[in-house]
Amino acid sequence: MSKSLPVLSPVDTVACCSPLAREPLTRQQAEQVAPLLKAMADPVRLRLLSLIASHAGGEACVCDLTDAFSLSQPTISHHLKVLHEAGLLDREKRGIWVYYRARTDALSGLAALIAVP
Amino acid sequence: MSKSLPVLSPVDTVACCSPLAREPLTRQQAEQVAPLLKAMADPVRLRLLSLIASHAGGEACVCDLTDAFSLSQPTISHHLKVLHEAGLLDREKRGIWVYYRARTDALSGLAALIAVP
DNA sequence: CCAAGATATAGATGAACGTCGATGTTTGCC
DNA sequence: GGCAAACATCGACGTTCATCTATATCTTGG
Repeated sequence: MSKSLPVLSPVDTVACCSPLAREPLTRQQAEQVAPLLKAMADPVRLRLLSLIASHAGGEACVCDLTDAFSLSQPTISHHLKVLHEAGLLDREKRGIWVYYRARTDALSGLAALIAVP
Repeated sequence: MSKSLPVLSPVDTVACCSPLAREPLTRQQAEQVAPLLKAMADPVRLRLLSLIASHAGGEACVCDLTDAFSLSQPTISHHLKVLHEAGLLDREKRGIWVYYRARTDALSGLAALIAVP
């Protein structure tokens, strides 16, 4: 990996624009925001996000999550990666376990974008 | 068409649950909400939605929308159908023209679902 | 240091998706 | 009635995606 991009955080990504219903998104804005929505637009990922966001302490270990689904461990891992790469989850390894934490700023930003003024 | 289903409106669809970060979505809830997000999770549809929602009068004719994209008319029509079937757009034919109107209640509901309490 | 447990990565497969050109349907006008 | 305009539907094509099994990586306890 040699890509040293101007990494723009999900907060910036979503703080880019005024609400949907106030003024039209530009093509660039839409292309920035859509991946966030796409990451959430899967029932499994939506539940994962909700399980993590509503978990005690605002974070959850992967081991806490796997049991809630009848899916293979790699599949859960894959979905968590998608959410993480979209900027909706923070990832922290502690010992054997990996903890994911919801980016509440990204969620708030998205909500503000969708909300009707 | 003989499908006389218990049509549940997008409002109900999205008013089903408390905020993401308050308590975990059930599988059924996630499967109801995800299609709404999926409908929005495309740059073209996001711009369409935003163009319509922010348009004067809260509605827009297809003819107003087509020019904003370098896409074929059937493609625009397809995306509008996706948004309509997800319950995010209302559709009304007036003469030669078809007008789409954003379901602000659905948008508000989604925003409330995503927003962090 | 090695075995066991937790998580991630790789590669494969079938289904879903975005786009197009061609064609169908509806409406108003001459 | 028939033509033109606005929009939708159809069928096809290449791409992306969700899922799986198998395997790799990392960490701790014995």
